[in-house]
Amino acid sequence: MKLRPWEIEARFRRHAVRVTRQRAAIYAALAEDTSHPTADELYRTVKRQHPMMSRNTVYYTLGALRQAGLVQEVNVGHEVARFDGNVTVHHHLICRGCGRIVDVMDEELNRLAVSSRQAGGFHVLGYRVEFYGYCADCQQTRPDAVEHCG
Amino acid sequence: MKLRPWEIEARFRRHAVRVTRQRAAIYAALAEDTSHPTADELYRTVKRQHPMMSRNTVYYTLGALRQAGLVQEVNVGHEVARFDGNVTVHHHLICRGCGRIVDVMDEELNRLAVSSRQAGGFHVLGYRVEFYGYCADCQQTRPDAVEHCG
DNA sequence: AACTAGACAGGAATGATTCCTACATAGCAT
DNA sequence: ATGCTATGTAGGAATCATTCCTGTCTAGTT
Repeated sequence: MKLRPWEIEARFRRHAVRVTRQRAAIYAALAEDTSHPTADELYRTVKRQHPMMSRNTVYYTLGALRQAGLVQEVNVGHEVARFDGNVTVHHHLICRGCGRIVDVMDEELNRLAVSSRQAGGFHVLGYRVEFYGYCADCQQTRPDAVEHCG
Repeated sequence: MKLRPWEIEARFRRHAVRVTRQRAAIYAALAEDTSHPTADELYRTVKRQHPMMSRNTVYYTLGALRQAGLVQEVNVGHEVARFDGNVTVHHHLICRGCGRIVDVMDEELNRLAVSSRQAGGFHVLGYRVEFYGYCADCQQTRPDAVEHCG
């Protein structure tokens, strides 16, 4: 989703995040990109408009935005960290073929709970559900690609 | 769960995994350890009985066992890979304080599905649910530690 | 017992992420 | 508006889990 500069600034101030050109650029890039990009992908995207941008700033900023609750980290396996500008409650479909991550917004999935017997004193704050399988494209190219995954 | 050598061998053969001392030792160590250890933790554990064991062999073996479906990889964030000898369908509670991972066996959680509208052509093979929060111990030491996580 | 594909040890290489340092600037107080 | 100070930024070095490479070894088979 394309955001106006003033909207970005407003969100930053609402979440007590310092407003800088770099942060705005990084957040804007992430908000427009629903593919759950990696830090490095964001770096390369943002660098086109801000050639001085440092990779370090991207990591630092993503950390700050995450702590502020403006950005979410999505992970597939122990692979590279990927980021999501959508911080509403939702889950993900992950393709084992191409690594694609697709958002799943489903009311049913937002009502899960662990039985207190199973929770064993845990104070549960939230949860995430990751569905894995093969996307439409990958079913065609590798219809037999089924590996044990857990 | 402590496993007899012959039981390990039987499982390996059943899954067409070559039986070697190293693999048996690694698998045995993982089967006895429900803390979801990292590859390096397993390496250090196994090295006590097998001083020649190479770290590489641990990674290689865990990869082979995972492909064979005898071992499962559990991940918290993009952190170090952790492994689970429990390959029955189950989910996890993850403590944001100490990183502890606890198994959750709950029939209710084994019946989730994505609506076909949301799945968008995806062929779903399975899913995992990760609950996050603070364990009993960490609630006492850091009762206020609540960070945005998603 | 011999063969061969696959496994092992050890060390080098990779690469995402973090750390370090000097400089710049946002946001607040004057 | 001006200066102050905590925080952000650029750039490069360091870290460290994981993978790659190479030569040797061995499990499972002929």
